[in-house]
Amino acid sequence: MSNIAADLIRGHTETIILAQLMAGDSYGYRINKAVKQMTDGKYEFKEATLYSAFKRLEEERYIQSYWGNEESGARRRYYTISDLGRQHYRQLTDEWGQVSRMIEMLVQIPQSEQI
Amino acid sequence: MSNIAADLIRGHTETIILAQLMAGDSYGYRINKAVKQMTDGKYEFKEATLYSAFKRLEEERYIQSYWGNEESGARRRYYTISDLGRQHYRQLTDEWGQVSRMIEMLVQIPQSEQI
DNA sequence: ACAACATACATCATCTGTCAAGGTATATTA
DNA sequence: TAATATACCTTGACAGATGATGTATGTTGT
Repeated sequence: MSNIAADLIRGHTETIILAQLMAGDSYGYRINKAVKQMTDGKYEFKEATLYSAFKRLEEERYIQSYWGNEESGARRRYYTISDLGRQHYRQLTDEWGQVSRMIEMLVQIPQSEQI
Repeated sequence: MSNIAADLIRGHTETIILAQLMAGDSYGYRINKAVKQMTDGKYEFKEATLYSAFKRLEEERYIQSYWGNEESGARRRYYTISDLGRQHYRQLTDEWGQVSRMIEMLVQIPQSEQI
């Protein structure tokens, strides 16, 4: 993965993160491991991608963050999805439903009608 | 379309163009009208996107271009897909098959396993 | 004891594809 | 003769992805 198909996932980053948060609060490292596990190791976010997505999502009020109170180990920044975020997530998935059908058509070879 | 779902199509531009050329030589304006027609008017490329994609594809030897010999009307630059281009098209669609299944999983809300 | 690795976060500079805005030119229709 | 359709092209700006780099703690293997 990584290099060649990377562009295909572009545009889904925020949806994937929001989907994870729809199931409950989580934090960066954990979300990324979940993604990796769900794809049988085939995909995970680059760290810079992940953290800059968090920043955008928080700026747009789709998520809020807070520090966890771990007694041991590295500190964790947890994220919660907001109502606006849930709304946004539904809009994104709806839209993806429509667009994916469109793409499915367009990437097929059309009926040849020579010039 | 245009603004909000535009990011989702990013990464498919070249595949869509190659798909059109798999059916026979064509030119920019015609390809774009075909895309518009296939999507019931919901989508078409911005011109700058289209022509910069042609440029990239030609630089990478996936397509070749030649001027048509129209006796009337505006001139047309036709494109032919190369063997390398056909190969590339198949790779892109294969990859898309895999990645789309992956995305389908990832954008769903996972089994909640609270922390 | 010490290295390697896993956990966990963050920022900056750069790259790439998209797109708004501008341009050129011909032909047809109102 | 103005508007619209056909047809192509370039430039600059922008946004998301990413390589590189940095910080800090905890665990495991030798």
